[in-house]
Amino acid sequence: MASARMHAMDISHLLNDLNDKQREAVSAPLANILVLAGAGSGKTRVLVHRITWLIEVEKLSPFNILAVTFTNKAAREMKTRIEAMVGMTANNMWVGTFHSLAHRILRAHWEAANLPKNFQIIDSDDQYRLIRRIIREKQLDEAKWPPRQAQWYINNKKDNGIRPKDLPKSYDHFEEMMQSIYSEYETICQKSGLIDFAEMLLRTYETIRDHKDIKEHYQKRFRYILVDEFQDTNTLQYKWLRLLSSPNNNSMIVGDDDQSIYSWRGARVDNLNRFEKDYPDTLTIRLEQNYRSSGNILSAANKLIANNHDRFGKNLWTAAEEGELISLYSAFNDMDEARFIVERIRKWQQDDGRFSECAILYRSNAQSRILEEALIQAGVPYRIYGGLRFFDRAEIKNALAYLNLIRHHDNDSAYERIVNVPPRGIGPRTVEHIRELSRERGQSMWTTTFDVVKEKRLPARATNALNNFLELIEEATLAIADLELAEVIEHVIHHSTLRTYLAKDRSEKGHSRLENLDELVNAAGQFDPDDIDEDIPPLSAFLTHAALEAGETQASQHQDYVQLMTLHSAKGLEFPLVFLAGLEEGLFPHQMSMEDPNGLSEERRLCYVGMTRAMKKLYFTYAETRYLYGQEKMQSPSRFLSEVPEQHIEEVRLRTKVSTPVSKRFHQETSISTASGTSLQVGQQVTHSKFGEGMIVTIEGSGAKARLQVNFGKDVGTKWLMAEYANLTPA
DNA sequence: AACACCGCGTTTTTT
DNA sequence: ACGCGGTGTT
Repeated sequence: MASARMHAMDISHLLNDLNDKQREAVSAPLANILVLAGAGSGKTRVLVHRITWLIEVEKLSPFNILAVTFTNKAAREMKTRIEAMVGMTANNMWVGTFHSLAHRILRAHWEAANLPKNFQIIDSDDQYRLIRRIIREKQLDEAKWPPRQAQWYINNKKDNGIRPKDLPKSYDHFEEMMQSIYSEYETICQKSGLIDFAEMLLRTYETIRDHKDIKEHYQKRFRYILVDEFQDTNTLQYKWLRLLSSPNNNSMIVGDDDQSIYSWRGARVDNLNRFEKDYPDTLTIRLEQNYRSSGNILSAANKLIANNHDRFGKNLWTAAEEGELISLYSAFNDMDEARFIVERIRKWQQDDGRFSECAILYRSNAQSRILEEALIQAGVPYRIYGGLRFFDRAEIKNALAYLNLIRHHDNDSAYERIVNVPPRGIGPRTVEHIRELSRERGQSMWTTTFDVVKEKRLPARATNALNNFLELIEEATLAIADLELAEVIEHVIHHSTLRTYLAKDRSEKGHSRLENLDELVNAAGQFDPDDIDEDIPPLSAFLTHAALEAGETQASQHQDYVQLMTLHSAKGLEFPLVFLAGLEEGLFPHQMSMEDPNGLSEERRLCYVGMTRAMKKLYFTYAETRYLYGQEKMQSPSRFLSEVPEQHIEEVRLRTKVSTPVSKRFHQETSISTASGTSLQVGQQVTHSKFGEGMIVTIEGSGAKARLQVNFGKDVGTKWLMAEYANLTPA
C-alpha cells in the first residue's frame, strides 16, 4: 500500500478537500474500521472516496467490493457519485440495499436456497392479505387475532432468524396461536414460491450459512465490505454481514449512535458495539466536524443529546459562524402555530429565499393536515414527503398483479388480488370454492380455475365469469410476447379493462388514478432492465424493480415547494430553514414512548436528528392547545425545549402581549390567589357569572397577569380567562 | 355490485 | 374528528 503511494500516482483528487479525520478514514489501511459519523460530517463523501481509494490506490477490482445501504435512494446516490469519481461504470461492483443484494444472491443460488427459479416477492401488503386469509381460514375471530399482530410476530421472528420449527412448544394460548399462523404462513409461501422482505434476508443468510462453497465464494469475492447507516441494522442483518466476513477480508462500517431512530422496527444500535468486539483490530474514527449547521444550532443539538446516556460520545463542532439563535414560538393553538410557520415561510421567500429551502418537520403525520390548510390558504406551494409511494398505490398494484399473473400463472397472491378487479362476477363464494379446491389438490388457484370450469363444478354464471377471466389472461399472455415492456403494460391496462373501470370514477381521485396508470406505462418505457439483472426477461426485471423499490415521492428538485415530513423521513436531508413543530409533551416526546427510558432516549435522538437538519435557521414551535382525536387538549411545552440552554433560544414575542420566558413556563402554577383574596387552584370547581359552573384546568402566570383555563362543560366549553377580571368564586 | 352504516384505533417506515 | 375496514342493505 505504501508502495502504491510512492508511485507518481495522482491521489490528490481523493484526499483534497477532506479534513484530517475524513482523510484518515479514506486512506486507512485494509482493516476493519468503524467510522462514527456525526450529523452533517460528510459520511457519504467519505464512503465514496474510500471506495475510489480502494480501486485506485489499493488496486482492488470493483468486483471485490460490496457496499450496503438501507434505501434505494442511498444506493443510487452512492453509485452515481462513485461512477463520477472513478470515471467508469463500476458494473461489477455490488452496491445496493440489504434486500436487493439478498435478492441477487437468491437469484444466483435459487436451488441451494430451496426456491423455485421464478420465486416471487410479496410486499408487506401482500403479506398482510395472506396472513389475514390464514386467520380467516382457521375460523379465528379477526378482532381477537388481528392480522397486523400476527404479521408483526412473524416478521419479528424472521428478523431474529427464528423459524417455526425453532420455536419451543408453548402452552400460552396466544403464543401457540401465533406459532400456528406462522407455521401455516411459511408452508403456503414455500409451496407457492413466495418470499417476503424478511424472508429475503433470512433465506440468504441460511443459504450462505449452510453451503460452504457459496460462503467461501462470497467471502473470497468481497475483499472489502462497506456498510452505511450501521446503527439501523437489525439482528439478522448483522449476522448476515458477519457471515460474509472472514479473516481474509475487511469491513468499514459507518454510523451514528445518536441518529438511531428505528429501534421500534428492530434496529440495534448495539451492533456498533458488537462490531468493535467481533471484528478483530477495529480502528475507530470519529468524524466530528459538521459542515451543515451554524454554531448555535449545533451547540443546542449537542446540549440536547448530552442528556442521553450510553453514547459512544462525540462532540460535533463547526467552523461556521454562530449564526442566528433558534426562535421559539408558543402558539395559542395548532392553527396559530400553522399560521405562524406559514407567515415566516412567506417572509423567507420575500427575502429572496426559495420555498424549497424550507422544511416543516413533525412527529406524527396527523399534524400535517392543519399545516397544509394554512399553506393552501396562503397560497404557498408544498409537498408532503413520504406517505403512499408510487408502487404502493392500489391501482398500480392491481396493474402489476395482472402482469405478475401473466408472467407466472401460479402466483396466487396476484390471482387473489385481481381475479375480480374490475368486478366481473367472480364473487367471494366462487373464489372461496377455488381456494378450497386448490388447497385440496395442492395446485395453484389458476390451475384449479381451469379444472373448475372444465368440470363444471359451479353454476353456469360463475363458470362463465371464470372462463372469461381465464381467456383474458391467456389472451394477454400470447399478445404480449412480441411487445416492448411499455406496450405490454399498456396492453394489459387496456384489455383488463382496468382503465375503463377507473375512468368511470369522475372524481379527482379517479382522475389521479388514471394518471398514475399512465405514469406506470411511462416508467416502464424509461426502465433499464440491466438495473436488475441482464439475464432475466425485461418484464420480470421490471416487476422485481417494482417490488424492491417503492418509487419516490420526493418533490422534483426543480420545483419550488415547501417540504413537509415527519422527523423520521427527514433523516439524511438538510434544509436552510427548518421548523420543528408540535414540541409538546405527549406529542413529542410521544405519549407511547414516554413510559420507558429507552423510548424517551430515542425520542431525544429524533429531536437531535430534526435539529441537525437545519443549516441556517431553526424554529421551535408548540401549541398551548391542540385538537387531538377530535378533542381540544391542553398541551405543555416539550421537555426537550428545557434541555436546550436558554442562551441558544430567543422567544418570538406575541404581537403586543409580553410572554413569559419559556423556562418559567415549564413549571406551571397550580394555584394562585386573586386580588379579592380568594385562592384558586387547578382542579377546583368554580362559578362564573356568565358561564356558570366549571373546573379550573390550567393556571398560567401569577398576580394580575395570571390567566386561567376553565372547563365549563359541554355547552360552553373551555375558556381562557384573566384571573383579575374573571371574578370566579369557589363553587 | 354499489352504497350506507357502525365501530375502532389513532407514532414513527424501509424493503 | 376522521378514516379505514367490516358488515348489512338495496
